[in-house]
Amino acid sequence: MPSQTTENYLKALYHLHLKNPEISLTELGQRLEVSKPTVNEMIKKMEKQGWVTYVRYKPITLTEDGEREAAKVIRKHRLSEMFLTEIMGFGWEEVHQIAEQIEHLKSDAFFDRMDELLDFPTKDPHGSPIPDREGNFLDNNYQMLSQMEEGQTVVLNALRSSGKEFLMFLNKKEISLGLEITINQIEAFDRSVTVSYGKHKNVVLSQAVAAKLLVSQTE
Amino acid sequence: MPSQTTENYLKALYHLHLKNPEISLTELGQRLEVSKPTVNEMIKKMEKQGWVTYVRYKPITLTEDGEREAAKVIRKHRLSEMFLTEIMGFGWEEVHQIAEQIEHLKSDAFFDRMDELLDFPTKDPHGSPIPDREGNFLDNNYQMLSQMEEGQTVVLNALRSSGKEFLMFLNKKEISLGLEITINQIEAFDRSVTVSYGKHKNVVLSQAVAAKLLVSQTE
DNA sequence: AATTCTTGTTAGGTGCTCCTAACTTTATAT
DNA sequence: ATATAAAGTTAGGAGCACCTAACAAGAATT
Repeated sequence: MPSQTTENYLKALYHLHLKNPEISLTELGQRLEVSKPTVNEMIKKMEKQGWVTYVRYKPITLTEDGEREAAKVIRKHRLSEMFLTEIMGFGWEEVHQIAEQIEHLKSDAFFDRMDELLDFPTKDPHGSPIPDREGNFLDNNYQMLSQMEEGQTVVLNALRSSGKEFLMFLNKKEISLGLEITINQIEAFDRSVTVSYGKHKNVVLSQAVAAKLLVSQTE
Repeated sequence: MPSQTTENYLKALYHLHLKNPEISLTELGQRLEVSKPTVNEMIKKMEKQGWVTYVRYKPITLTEDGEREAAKVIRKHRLSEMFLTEIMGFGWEEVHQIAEQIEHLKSDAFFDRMDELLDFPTKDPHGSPIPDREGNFLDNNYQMLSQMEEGQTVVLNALRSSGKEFLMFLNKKEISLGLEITINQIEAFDRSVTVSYGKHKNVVLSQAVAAKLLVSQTE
């Protein structure tokens, strides 16, 4: 489990790598407001821990693990900001500083509960995407089936989970990528979704399942 | 501002001192699960910082400052627990561990907002008192006027604030300690309270004022 | 190509919170 | 009163995240 400091480095690295995947020590040091020797030392540690690749005098790159972990921190940050504004009624100006602290709390349950109370947002109010709990940024065009509206017809594009049981479940239901799905009804109470597809009519999918099906609307 | 570790020491000291105001290093070490030399060193620092009084080989005592600071941490812990159960829907078993982390967040606004959303609780669900934001434990028999019910008659016992303006305000309203107050009505919307006392009838007190008046019920 | 500027590195140090091993002081028990 | 047990102390060390000063490597400039 990354330390609080490591999480901050990962977050900074993530933001910098969006502009340029090759990150310099100096750049990173400026963003984090620490000296170059400090960054240097820290990056060597993070390299040992597998978050970044680093060779002396060469730019830093995030590993896949590092990228995923960074996304998780960003997820926690954005969820926290949403929670502070939507549920606790703070103004957007005030929340950043508090979210910087909350994002480091060690409790998946806590962030899952936030996610749920916020109704699984995929974007924060600035329009920035919120990664899922595995640290994947959803493709901007994909939305969760559970977030769609009654009457819409959508195409299944991707899955948000790839567990064996989940795949077998989809198999049994004859749900596969590319499938056209029509949303008949969304139950407000438990957010289960009733859908029709192929020769199946009015199949009920739980919220848990619907949230793992990434779809896009057909025009 | 005390460090996270110092806050934990203060909290442990507070709980231990309730049984016995003279606390031994060994006891404290056991509670915090750290070695005796560690406690020893840490307590010396805390003594320099004014949280405890300590003389070699003698038991540790909390200073007034230390006690107040400890109460503040306990307040944050209990508010967090309440928030996690009441607002976020966690079960009582799960919340302790998360609250242990939340209690260290540096943001008064955050805890004030929790307090507000929870409607200014004075006790947690176990019946343990929640100190106020200045770190005062309310006397168990005293309750805030704002927490009473319509129709009750109460006696004003103490004030939760002693600001000049507040005292002048009470003066103007002819409210003083020992006064008998009858609660006529509590407005659900803004929690203002309409009361009668002495020759004053149906005086409206804002929630902010009512929360600062500590009363006990007359039998 | 040589100089200069920028970037990265080493060396040596600090404060915080923790440790074990060995010792001393104080309290308890015979 | 002395021996033993319990509590407290000192010395020396470790890892984390930070620092400054001084030096080396690589890039940019003329």
